[in-house]
Amino acid sequence: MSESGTAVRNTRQRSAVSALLAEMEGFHSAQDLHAMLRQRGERVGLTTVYRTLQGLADAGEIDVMRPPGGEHLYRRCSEGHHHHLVCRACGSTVEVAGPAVESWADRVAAQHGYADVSHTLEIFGTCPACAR
Amino acid sequence: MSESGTAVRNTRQRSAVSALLAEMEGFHSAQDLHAMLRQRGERVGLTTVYRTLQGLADAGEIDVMRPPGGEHLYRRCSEGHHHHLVCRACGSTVEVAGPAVESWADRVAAQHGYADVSHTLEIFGTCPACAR
DNA sequence: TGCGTTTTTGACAATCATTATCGTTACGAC
DNA sequence: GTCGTAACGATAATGATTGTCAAAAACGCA
Repeated sequence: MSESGTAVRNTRQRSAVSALLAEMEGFHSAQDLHAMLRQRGERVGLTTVYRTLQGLADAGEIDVMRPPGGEHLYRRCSEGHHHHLVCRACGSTVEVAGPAVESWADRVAAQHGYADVSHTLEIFGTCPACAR
Repeated sequence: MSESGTAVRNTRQRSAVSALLAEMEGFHSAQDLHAMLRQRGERVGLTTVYRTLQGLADAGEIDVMRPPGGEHLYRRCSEGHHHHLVCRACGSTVEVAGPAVESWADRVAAQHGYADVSHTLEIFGTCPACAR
């Protein structure tokens, strides 16, 4: 334990996962990403994909969503904190920023004496294309 | 489609689950609830507990939370829409209402043309007792 | 540049909550 | 009381995620 600087090594597999995420647009499950990597000819183990995604998520470089359905979805996100508006039908997502919500959440937590606050927010709906 | 009235039958098991939820305070997993029912001497199958909880959740009578950890937690909630402030350490929860958030979410969704909007919001933090 | 140390990898098995199956049971109406 | 139908429940199946541990690769340093 204790931080000993950057103990992260640069491996081909990690680069492959990062590169793939950099190109993908929407959310994808770990297993999806693994399948895509294999299609590309990149030899990466499923375990490694999970580990890498977790690492990236911990580092804040990607975002994790847990839709009702049980599968974790990962996505490379723009910097900073934001949330997602997700279409129930087609799964397309829109990034939305809500500064007011951020401060509201912090304020509410502080009122109750909670520290080290974070939050998750997802908005679900039917997008215009699917509503027709 | 179309509503065909209440096709729900009144069974002893359903009552047992409802009654248990009415007494419990915090969040509990389906398996927890099942174990408690058995302790009480109520003979209810695990499958039925899951089914009943899903039904209640669909009807909006209870709330479902999906904490990072993979287990669904169910709780009887006050009427209306609200969110939860959850302690990472001890799991204690506080119900919080955020009318501003509700309208913000609806507004954002409407701006993007999304219909039939719902959302989920959880705030995580460390409660005063656990922060020490 | 070569070597040793340490992280990382990856195949496989284990875990575990949830869901499907399907014969049986019991509710509710007549 | 009887019938039709929905609910029940034991068990098996599913499937994503995590643990394990020996082998391979990367990084730092001489």
